[in-house]
Amino acid sequence: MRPENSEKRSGDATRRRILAAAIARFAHASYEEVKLRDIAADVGVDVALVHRSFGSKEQLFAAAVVEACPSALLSQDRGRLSGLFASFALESQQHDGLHIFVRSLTSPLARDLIRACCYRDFIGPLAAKLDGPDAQQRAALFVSCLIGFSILREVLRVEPLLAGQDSGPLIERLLAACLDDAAPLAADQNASQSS
Amino acid sequence: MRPENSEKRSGDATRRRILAAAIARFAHASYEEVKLRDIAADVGVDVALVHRSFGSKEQLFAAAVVEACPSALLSQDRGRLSGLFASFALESQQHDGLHIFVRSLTSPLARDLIRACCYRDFIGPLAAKLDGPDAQQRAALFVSCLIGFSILREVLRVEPLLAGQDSGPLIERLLAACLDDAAPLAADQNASQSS
DNA sequence: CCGGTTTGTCAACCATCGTTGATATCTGCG
DNA sequence: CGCAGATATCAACGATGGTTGACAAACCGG
Repeated sequence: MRPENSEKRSGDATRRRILAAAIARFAHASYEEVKLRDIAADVGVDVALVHRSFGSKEQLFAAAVVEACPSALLSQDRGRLSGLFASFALESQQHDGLHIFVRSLTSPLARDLIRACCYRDFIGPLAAKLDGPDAQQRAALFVSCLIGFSILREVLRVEPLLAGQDSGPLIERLLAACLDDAAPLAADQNASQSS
Repeated sequence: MRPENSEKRSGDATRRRILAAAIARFAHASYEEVKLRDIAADVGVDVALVHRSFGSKEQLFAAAVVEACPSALLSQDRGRLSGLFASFALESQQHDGLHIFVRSLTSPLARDLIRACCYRDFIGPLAAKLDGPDAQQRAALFVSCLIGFSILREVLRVEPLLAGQDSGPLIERLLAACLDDAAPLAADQNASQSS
């Protein structure tokens, strides 16, 4: 039952392989849907090893969340964030980070982990780059747009947001509107009801 | 074990009470978290009755989704929608509709039901009230903002969006920006940095 | 080569929960 | 009353899936 490439036993390496498999699984199904036995099968080891390597399913998930959190993008210039995250959301099939967030929001175990990661690693740092008294709210709205968009697109697969519909410019402008401290979210009197 | 008010046996009435209890439960926990035994306990009946009244847990959930869908709000004037849904999202503790959407997005069983309801009863009718070639996308974005906001507020309980922080104006303007076909999502200039 | 530690497997446990069939109880009709 | 059907209960099943402990195999220092 050993994987074909019979490397020498290396606990650390298999641990990493388990984590990678877990991230992939958690990105494509909810916490409850993902079974430790599936992850074990992906790696080619026994369930018990998966369990013992991380202590519990919950701890494995926590490790996956931390590992895949896309907060590194925040180090970019503020002006580029909206475009950066827009394309990130559009291509998020490739990146697992946003998916893990989105997939497991409803699991009681995962909720606290995501909440912490979301606030500490994302909203907080993002708000620090914004101006204005409501920087915190704007940063939170930014994340909410990102998550909402990603859910409708990747989880619900709502048609108008799928590839080919080119919703890129719209989501980008929406994200930018959250970041800008004054203009786009304020004072829309000029065009509100007109068509 | 009968409820105190010993009404005469009425299958239809208990069925409604079961559905009401189910809606309340599904609005406050994810599909997997909600146990038929809890719902049964709420109503004061046996699990088997809950099960047999609706055929299965899945069908009970489907009934709850249909019953609680807030699509009725869409009949209002287009100009009032953003304000209407903003306050709806802010007070959604009282209404269970949005919560059920948000709580059970990740459940494989619930997903299809929500997708159908979301598109057929919500995005479709909303898009019909909008103008412009990207009405569908804007309607979808509207829903995504609503769901994203609700998730961060009610599920993740992200602090800047909780009550007392007055995120009402921000979310309202964001929703309005989704609906307006031209101006607010395009670059704007008008600055008013108020608190 | 040998004892201890790490790395891994195997089988079983155990709780949970939706589901089901047998049975009791109530209601209404003839 | 007495029977039929709806209404509701009870106990148990069956599958699932995380968890656990006993044990085997590889690695490593001496």
